[in-house]
Amino acid sequence: MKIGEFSKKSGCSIQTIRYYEREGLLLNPNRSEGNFRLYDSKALKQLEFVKHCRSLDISLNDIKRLIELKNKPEESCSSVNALIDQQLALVNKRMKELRALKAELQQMASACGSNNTIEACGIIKSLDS
Amino acid sequence: MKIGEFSKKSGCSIQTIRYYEREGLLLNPNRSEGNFRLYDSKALKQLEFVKHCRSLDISLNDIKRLIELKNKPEESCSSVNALIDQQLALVNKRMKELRALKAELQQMASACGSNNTIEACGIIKSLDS
DNA sequence: CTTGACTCTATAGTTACTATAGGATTTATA
DNA sequence: TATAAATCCTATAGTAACTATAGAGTCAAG
Repeated sequence: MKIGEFSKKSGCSIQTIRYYEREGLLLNPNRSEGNFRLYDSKALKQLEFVKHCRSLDISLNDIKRLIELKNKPEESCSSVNALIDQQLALVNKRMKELRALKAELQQMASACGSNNTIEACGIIKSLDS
Repeated sequence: MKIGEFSKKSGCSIQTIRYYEREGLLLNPNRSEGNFRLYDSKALKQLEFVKHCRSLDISLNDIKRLIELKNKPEESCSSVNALIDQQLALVNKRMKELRALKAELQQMASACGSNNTIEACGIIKSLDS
């Protein structure tokens, strides 16, 4: 299939597919006579792997490492494990930050008093302190 | 004070300060004879306002809007309110995403089985599906 | 044989910074 | 006073993970 169909089947935009290829996340596909990219179901699986990783917020660089690891099936999976743990730590850190952030935003929202002038608005006051 | 001291007092890097100036988040400071930027305590307050907003993950564009609103003290603060609500919605959305993400990562981590080969690793398997 | 849909590469834009190069200026030391 | 070190200046490029555009080539249908 050509890139248009590949894009629809995978749910990735054409530009993103070409971008992933440039970044080495997808193998260079065969080309037609007219230099069009040609994909098969194996390529689709590759891309779906990448998409799944991205949906977990794993960076392109780490996905590249995972792909390399996948190609060494007999090695120990400890680095895979470490990568996931690290990703989990990142998520936990971000969640903690967001909780604090949410609390402050909520407090600000309630401090507004509503229907104030900007001068009297509790939000602006709290941002100014 | 010159930009070096201003940077230390505010906790913003020199480059970031110049960047904020270019983006219109800080007023253009007076200059010395030798063209060095000169700041006063008012400028410091401005920068602290920006920093506070940034710590709440408010975008530079929205901060610009807030600054404009601050300069119209007699207007209604409803847009300020809306902006904060919107920010809160963003945070909530992201938290929800992260919760789902965390759950999947945790499941993956436990699926590894540890000390496996990559071939047998539950993580890679789950990423492949 | 031409129109329209699709594809190609290369390049620039996005956000919020950070880092660098190559100068100019000021301050401290010899 | 000369010079070295510290600080400052502008302009430009790099970061992550895409998205968007320009300008050209390819292909199937009418």
